[in-house]
Amino acid sequence: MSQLETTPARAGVDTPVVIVGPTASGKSEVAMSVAIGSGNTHIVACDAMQVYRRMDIGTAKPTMEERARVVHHGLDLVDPSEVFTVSDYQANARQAVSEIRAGGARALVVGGTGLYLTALIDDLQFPGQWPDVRAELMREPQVDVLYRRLQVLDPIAASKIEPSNRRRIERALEVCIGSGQPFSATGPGTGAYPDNGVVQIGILWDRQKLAERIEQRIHRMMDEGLLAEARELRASGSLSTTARQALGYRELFEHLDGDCSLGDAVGDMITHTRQFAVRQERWFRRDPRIRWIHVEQDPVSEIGPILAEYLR
RNA sequence: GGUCGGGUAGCUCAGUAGGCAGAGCAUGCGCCUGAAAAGCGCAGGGUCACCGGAUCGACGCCGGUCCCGACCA
Repeated sequence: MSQLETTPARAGVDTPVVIVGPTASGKSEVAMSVAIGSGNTHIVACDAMQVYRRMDIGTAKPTMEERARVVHHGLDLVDPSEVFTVSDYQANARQAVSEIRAGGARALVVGGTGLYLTALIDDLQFPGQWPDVRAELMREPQVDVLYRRLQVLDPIAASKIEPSNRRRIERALEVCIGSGQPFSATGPGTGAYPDNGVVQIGILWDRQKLAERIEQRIHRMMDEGLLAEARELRASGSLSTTARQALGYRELFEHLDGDCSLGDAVGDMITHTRQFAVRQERWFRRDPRIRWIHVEQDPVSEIGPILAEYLR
């Protein structure tokens, strides 16, 4: 706790309300029912993959019928071939929230992508991009060379990054070299959890039950035509790095390339999705501001009323 | 029935002139500032099929039993 004055926690009409949870936890379902009940609530999707058009079944995107009943933001923002980053999401989602507010409605954020949510509700500032610098860094074959360089340019950042994590080392170096400022000077990072007045409700399932829901959902997606959707996507041209690695699609691409059987691809989808769900839980459970609700059976009836309270 | 392989971590498999049993995947936990459905780290986990023998000492060598696979009849 800081000794400085802090904004008291409040669920004011001008702040969004957030529902978070792992994939297949029932977030969207709960949000839909609460938004309908409120009559004056827009949904803001916080999902790194639902921003891509034509990736509908595999990202469990709300249907057109649902979108006709409740206004949704954050969906179908770009083509799967386009590069889209956290920073783009931040700008887009903040714009959406302020427009919702200006129109006198409430914003209900459905959060599945932790970093994107942090970018939306906690003033994360992104220092910029230097593609030339990055390209040059990527040419260096040895990670430890890069790491040693970071230790010199920004010892603080280096101390927080594992020497083998090439992705993060490259980005930190890109910023140091490109901006002339240490990367670590950018801000407190993702673990600050300031009191921002945003109400966050988390859906908590028993692991085993969530695993069953994931498996059922994947089979449902396959029944709904995920394979055909993946095939069309694959035929439509090049995909951005992000879109290409979307769960469900990436395993089916492997099968379509002839690298594995359909059964194996579906099995991998289930395992990978389960692992992703656990990673989401691990990200969210660090945030002490989230109020977790343990769900046993039906998320809509078990969490809906609690969430609705905050949107009155 | 016979011959030859094989039985080692939850799974797929390494391994040792006899000297404290390994990897990948899975699982658990942690990290995370412009790819985040990404990326990275740490950890737990074994009657080495079973029974007997020789040996200071056996997962390994010898004898037998049981299972799996291939081939031969």
